[in-house]
Amino acid sequence: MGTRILTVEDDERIRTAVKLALEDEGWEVEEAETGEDAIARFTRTPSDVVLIDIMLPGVDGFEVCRSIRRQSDVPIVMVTARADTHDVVAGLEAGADDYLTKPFVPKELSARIRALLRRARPASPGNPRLRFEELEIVPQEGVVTRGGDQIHLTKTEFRLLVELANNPGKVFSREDLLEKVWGHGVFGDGRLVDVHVRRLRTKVEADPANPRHVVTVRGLGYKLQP
Amino acid sequence: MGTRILTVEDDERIRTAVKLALEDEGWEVEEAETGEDAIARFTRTPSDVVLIDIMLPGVDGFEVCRSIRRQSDVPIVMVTARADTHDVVAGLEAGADDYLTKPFVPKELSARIRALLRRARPASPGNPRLRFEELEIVPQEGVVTRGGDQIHLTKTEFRLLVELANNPGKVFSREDLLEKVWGHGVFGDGRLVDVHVRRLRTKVEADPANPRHVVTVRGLGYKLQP
DNA sequence: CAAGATTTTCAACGAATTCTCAAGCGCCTG
DNA sequence: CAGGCGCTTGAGAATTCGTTGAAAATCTTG
Repeated sequence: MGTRILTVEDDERIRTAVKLALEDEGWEVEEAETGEDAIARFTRTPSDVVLIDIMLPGVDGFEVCRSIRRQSDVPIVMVTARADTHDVVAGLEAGADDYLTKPFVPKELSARIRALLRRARPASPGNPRLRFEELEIVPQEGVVTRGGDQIHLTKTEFRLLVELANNPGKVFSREDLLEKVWGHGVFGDGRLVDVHVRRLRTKVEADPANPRHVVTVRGLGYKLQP
Repeated sequence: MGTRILTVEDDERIRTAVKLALEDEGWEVEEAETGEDAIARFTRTPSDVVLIDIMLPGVDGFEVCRSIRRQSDVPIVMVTARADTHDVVAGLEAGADDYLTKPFVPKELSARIRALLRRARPASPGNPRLRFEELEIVPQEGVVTRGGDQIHLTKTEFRLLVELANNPGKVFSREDLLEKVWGHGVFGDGRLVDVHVRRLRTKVEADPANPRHVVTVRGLGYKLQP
């Protein structure tokens, strides 16, 4: 359910610094080193915000921006060392929503991203309803229904389900889930995830002993059957 | 009908320079010299974009921003001579969408405004009359009726209800509500929202202990049942 | 300025939820 | 086919979360 941010930056030091700052805000960060990589990643699984450095090897930031803008309304922030006004204008004309010049303070980056999210969220086209046969999930409303009847999930159960549902079929290890659902900084107690998966099943599955949606992949983790 | 921009700036030279630059883009410009003036003008006839200088005599730019944001979703750009990151963050937290530091090039200002307009939410058409069973809300008139009888809500209670009613079914976290209803700059955040939700319930619900409209989603926040 | 209305803070209670622990069960492997 | 490893299950303890009443602080109004 978290906010996902894609950062495109070839300088590794800056990349990790930015990543840490953004994760501090509770956002998930995905990294790309080249323009091609960024476009590919975004096409595969769109993020909620994109952060683009202009100077990249190969396809440059402007092109990445245009390419992503062509397929989505996602908020885009451009970053560069060049403080040239011409660049700023070019970036915004390419479809970016904001433009930052290095060096910048992480706090400001976070604040600007938050401002963009505040505006983008409600405008987000159609709430992505997730359906799996008789199961329906409406993340925005915190609602899950089975065969039309609403079922009550606790916060953790809900987050767990949404996380799995965001990538149907993908197997999540316990570590993955701990990280995504509980956030970083949880020392892994072995059976924590298991217990919650179980409680999720008793609510979501018709026959919890023979789950049809939340299935376990022995030795690897859990996944949601598409 | 063109795009109208309200600029708030006490330095006359800058004001006219900005005005010329914006009119060059084909936008209509309305000027205000003080914060009070700006708020009054905006309240009378809302513009499509607001440009606010932070350092103003009397009510400062942050306050103007919060005040306008409280009554509208209009795109807001803050401008200042101070390049202090702290200010930028404060501005964005106050509800601004972008932040420029002087000196800036008119071209950049125009480009940023254009970017904001591109994303601006289409104004809600006409009267979105809000009805929820026996509850009726008329935002423009500040009136709420239950079963035909008008009920009295305080300002805060009313804003809270309208905010929830604008997205029926959507869950609002306490942070969401604090931001939207109170505007930023709220420090002590204890159970503030809870208390107001409670008072709202005692007035709006037949049985406040078993609310049918303003329901709480444990662990997530509150929502208005559609 | 004072009374009244409204907003905000505070603390305590009860209930819902999360987490831990330990035993049980079944599948895979040797 | 026996043992181990990994997953499931149940129940109890600890924690978090929301509700509530009342009082303090602030704002409005006459």
